Amino acid sequence: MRDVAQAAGVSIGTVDRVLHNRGRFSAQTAERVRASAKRLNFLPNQAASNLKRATTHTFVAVLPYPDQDGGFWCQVVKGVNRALQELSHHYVRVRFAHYDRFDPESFASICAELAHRSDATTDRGIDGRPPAGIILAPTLRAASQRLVERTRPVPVVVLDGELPDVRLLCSISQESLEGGLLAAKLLQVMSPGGRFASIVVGRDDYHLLRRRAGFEAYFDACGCATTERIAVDSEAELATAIEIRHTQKPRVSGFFVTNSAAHIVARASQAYGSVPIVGYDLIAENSARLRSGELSFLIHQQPEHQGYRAVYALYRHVILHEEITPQLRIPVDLVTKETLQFHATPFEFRSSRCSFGCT
Amino acid sequence: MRDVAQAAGVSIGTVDRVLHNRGRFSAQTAERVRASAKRLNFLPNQAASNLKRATTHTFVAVLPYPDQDGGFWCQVVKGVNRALQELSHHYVRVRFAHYDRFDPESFASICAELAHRSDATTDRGIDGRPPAGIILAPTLRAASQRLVERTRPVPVVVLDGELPDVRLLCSISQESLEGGLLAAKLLQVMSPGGRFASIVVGRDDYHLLRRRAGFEAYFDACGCATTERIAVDSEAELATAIEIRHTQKPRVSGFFVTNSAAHIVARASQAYGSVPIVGYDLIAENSARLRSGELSFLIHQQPEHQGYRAVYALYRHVILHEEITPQLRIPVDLVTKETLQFHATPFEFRSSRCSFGCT
DNA sequence: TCACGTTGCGTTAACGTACACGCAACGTGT
DNA sequence: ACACGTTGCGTGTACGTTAACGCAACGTGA
Repeated sequence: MRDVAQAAGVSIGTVDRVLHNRGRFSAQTAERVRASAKRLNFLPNQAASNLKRATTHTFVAVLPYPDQDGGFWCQVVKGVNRALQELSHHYVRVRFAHYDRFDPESFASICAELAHRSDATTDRGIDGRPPAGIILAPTLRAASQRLVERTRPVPVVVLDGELPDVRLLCSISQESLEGGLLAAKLLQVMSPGGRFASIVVGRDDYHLLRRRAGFEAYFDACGCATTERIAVDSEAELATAIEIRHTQKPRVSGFFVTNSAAHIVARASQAYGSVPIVGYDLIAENSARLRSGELSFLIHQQPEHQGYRAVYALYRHVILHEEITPQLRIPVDLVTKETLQFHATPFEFRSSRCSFGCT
Repeated sequence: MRDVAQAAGVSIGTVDRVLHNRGRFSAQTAERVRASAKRLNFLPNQAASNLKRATTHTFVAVLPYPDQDGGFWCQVVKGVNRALQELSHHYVRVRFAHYDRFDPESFASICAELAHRSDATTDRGIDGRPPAGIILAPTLRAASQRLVERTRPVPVVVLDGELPDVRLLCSISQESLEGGLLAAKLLQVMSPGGRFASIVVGRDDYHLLRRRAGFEAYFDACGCATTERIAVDSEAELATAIEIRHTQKPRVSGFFVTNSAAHIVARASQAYGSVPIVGYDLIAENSARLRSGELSFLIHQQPEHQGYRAVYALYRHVILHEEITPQLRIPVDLVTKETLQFHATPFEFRSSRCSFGCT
């Protein structure tokens, strides 16, 4: 900064004001300063910057309860915490705001609080400030979208899902199409030809629909099998749906479960003999069914890594002012019975649920 | 530090000397200081620490020429550079020392220079210092091992390989067994039963042998097929080997290529009709054969990510003094013809080869 | 006894940035 | 003409470390 100041013929205080747009400088000095900064290739020293500023930025992680989806979110939380530990000296904090993914109300109340905080007109001291960034699992799509809109311009990182209609800082997830294509190929290879079904237990969302789309695109391209979609809400419903597919002609050749419910499908399908099943997520129940051979392949979304990267994306944007790649592709990590041993997954649920403000 | 000093009844200078073991303090003050530091849960502020110290640490990356192995190492270099960019204010530099992986001499000369630098008796100014850390691709195993021993105690991170007999800071690679097991399962599923061969073109090393071992372990466990090992040095040799496997009875049911030579195997096998081939590494030639359908699956080792993580591992150890997990598992990223589109792999070779000291 | 090295500690100046403060110079309204 | 606000800029302190320096007190050998 001293060099820039010298080159522009001003003091370092002026340089600071110009580069931070804090007013109290003339247009032509600003230009001179910016020109010398660019010419000297000036990059602020983040160490010094952090050291002096020492204001802690608080991010909010809006996620389902850690024990939902078989502990999937617990792994995300672990990744977040690992990132926080690494950033312990960089003035970053995260508040977890967990909601019940089957209770829109619980999500709404978090949204209300966040939107309220982001409302600039109500300024009420140190804890009423809007968060510096949001990590969001958009399981409830419409509400998530509204949240992003209402808290603007707070940067939002979306985890394990997509929100194509709003401006996000970054969305971190696997390519849904990729997963669907891979699942299709695996099933086709395991029992060539015939008839496959993609299943969702619960509600389809954008992400899951794209997985189905990838799945179907594969068979559309090769023309070697037919597919159909199954969507059920309850296990009873699922049982009937599975039974039909096993007893009709031609019999079903395999299932692709687009969410983490593969273990439920495996259980429902058990009685009718073995057909290949490909599913998502290395949650405890799925691991068990994989080990027993009832599931053939699981696509691991590396939730721990996702949480980790989410914190870093916000950190880099908010504190380091770096450019963020708007899409972060998580590699498809394919797991089989045999390779399960290389995935250390000690699930540590916290049975005590906590709401906004817990650490 | 001020608090620790106050608690121990000394000045911050003394605290600094004790915590850095720089002498000039008595045993009992040391104990008092350490006790208060622990009690107050003192963690040095790395931002301030870096800011003040401002001594640049230089790591050396000992890798094959970027264009070898079909550009595999070029991707590693890219990851290293990405990490460096992120760490631009953290006083980290990397010098690339590329060797010819088919010329032990070129590796030896790098080793000689590194060992010489590490020799504490010869002190010759700022450029004669030993490197602060080494990133090493151990394609030449025995020589690599000697290098690690001779440069001790310089921390070494090993990339895409293992060196089980020496002390490393960290080894970053995929689980070789995992890859072999997965490849076996995929082949078995694609053409059940029969006879499979694992192939290496070039020399087997520890890593490749373990991939073969994983491959064979799968079939040993299920008893559903036989395997054999093929090791060839030239393409001519490979052609003969492939021809034999296609004409003998029972005919070969599939190939597992344990290194990036899958495209060569595909070419040699082309004339005899299609059998499934599973290989490693998303290099340009392999991508082309995958696209054309001659290769079924490729296991992507994410070399860019490996390079990136290697720099960070050294940074965390050398500058931040953090504990490093000695093994970093790179997820198996499985690629098919259909999912190739999601892997952006613009290969940018630098045709001009550079030796020690190039950036 | 004096010179001199060693031990144990306190003091202090940076490192590069952020931000409060101060101070002219220049309107603007009465 | 005077008070007062605004604009444009320089100055200086502090952030938490590091590391050089200084200075007593205490040996130690001649």
